[in-house]
Amino acid sequence: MPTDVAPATPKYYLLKTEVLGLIAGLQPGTLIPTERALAGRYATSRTTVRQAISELVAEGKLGRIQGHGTFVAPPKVTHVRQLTSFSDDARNQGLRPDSRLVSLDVVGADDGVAVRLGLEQGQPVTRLERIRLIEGEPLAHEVAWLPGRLPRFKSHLAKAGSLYAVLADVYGLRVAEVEDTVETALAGPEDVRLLGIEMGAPLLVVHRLARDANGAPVEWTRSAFRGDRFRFVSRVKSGG
Amino acid sequence: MPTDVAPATPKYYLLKTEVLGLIAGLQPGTLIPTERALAGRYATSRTTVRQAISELVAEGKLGRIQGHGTFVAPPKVTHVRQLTSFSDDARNQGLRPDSRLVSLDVVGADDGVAVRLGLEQGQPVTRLERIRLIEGEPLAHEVAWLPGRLPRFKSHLAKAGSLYAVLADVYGLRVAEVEDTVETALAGPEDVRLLGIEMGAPLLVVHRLARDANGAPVEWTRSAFRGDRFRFVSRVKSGG
DNA sequence: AGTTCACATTGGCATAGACCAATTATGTTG
DNA sequence: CAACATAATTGGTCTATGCCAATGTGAACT
Repeated sequence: MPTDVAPATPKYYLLKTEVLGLIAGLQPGTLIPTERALAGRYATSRTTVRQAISELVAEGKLGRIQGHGTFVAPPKVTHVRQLTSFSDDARNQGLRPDSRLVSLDVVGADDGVAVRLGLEQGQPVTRLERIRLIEGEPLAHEVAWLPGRLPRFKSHLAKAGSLYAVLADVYGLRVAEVEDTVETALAGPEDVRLLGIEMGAPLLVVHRLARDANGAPVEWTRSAFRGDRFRFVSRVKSGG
Repeated sequence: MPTDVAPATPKYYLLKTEVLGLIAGLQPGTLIPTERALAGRYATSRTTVRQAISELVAEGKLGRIQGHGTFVAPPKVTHVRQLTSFSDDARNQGLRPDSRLVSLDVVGADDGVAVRLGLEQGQPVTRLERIRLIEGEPLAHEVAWLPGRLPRFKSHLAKAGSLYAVLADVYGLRVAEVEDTVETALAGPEDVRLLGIEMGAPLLVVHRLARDANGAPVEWTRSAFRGDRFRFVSRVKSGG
């Protein structure tokens, strides 16, 4: 009797492969059969069909809308993130970036923010919360904390659009060095609301600490990118 | 009647919060109640309990072993990734890296590999497949393609351990520039087998193209890191 | 023609239960 | 006491089913 056989592949995974075959070559937006239809065709339960489709949605290969149907998703957006800003990065790729201001306040730094920005807890920081869009589609939820108060910040930002441009041109703050931390997370209710994604969808959460030429913190940001639509690129050259 | 009420939070998400409360402050490795016990305690079905726990596992907060139980997971490992190799990166943080050779062959370049390395399809490339471990724990599955044949490569690699060290010291290939692409993916059967993770677990998939000082490709690598145990850091300074 | 409203369709959430697979505990046997 | 067979425990997969929520359709009514 065989003892070292590979563990049986789950049925939902086989079904996943089937569906991948179904959608190969189809145009983004094309509707695929309904869950109930697939369950019938492949002689399985809707639960199993949903598990297969849920993973394909998480991988960015399918999308779905309640009451409407499940469809082939558009390809991922690649995003270069170096010393530049979101808007500059996007424009460099010929994409139309946009930004929706959610809130802008001066608040007291909490523990985590104070540590990153080298402040005492409670000192004033500017908190900027935005939704980032590419080609009109919400792609990331971003909260940035900047040390101190920035006079007339809101109007400057509205005019320039790019945070880094405003910091450099208006306030003389130039980013010379950044440290990005990338990890995975799963979408909770707030992410669902702000980004229009599914509960439990995978996110790429990026924390960025930007410093000026003297090493002084300029910006501490948490960005939650849709993992199904986004790809992060970083280029590094050796000093020379 | 209210029309703009927030959509009801799913029960499994509430349960997730409950379980997070349960494990707050517990030591890694501590067993939590069984799925059947939780279903009873919170008056819900095992299906719902499993959905909640599955997300906590995906987030790296819990782990589970069939036949044993579900337990509090150890914290994520932060991994700095610069121009250096996996082993150097890890050692710089005081972590004990290790590497398990899966296979090493000279093969004909397929389409994707040929494009990245600037070769014709079918030209010989060295294919190196390894499992990367930190503190004895499998953390990543890595496949590297290097242009051409590398004489006595296997023994050199076994001696030095670090790929980049061998390339530099033995073959005079020095990496001067890398481009990393990071995206999310879900674990399939092979990832499950090689990394000992769950089906559908989130992965951080990194593609790296490394070039020498002349811009010639030196290495094309696909690495699949466990998203539940791993955090990726990249530092960038402006050319000074 | 335009509006409204009921209904069908489709995905979202949850239940209850069954069986399998891996592990651990238990008890029996040599 | 050790080794082995057996049973109980626990997570892994799957089925069948019900109801809810969002969307789309079409008939009925102005």
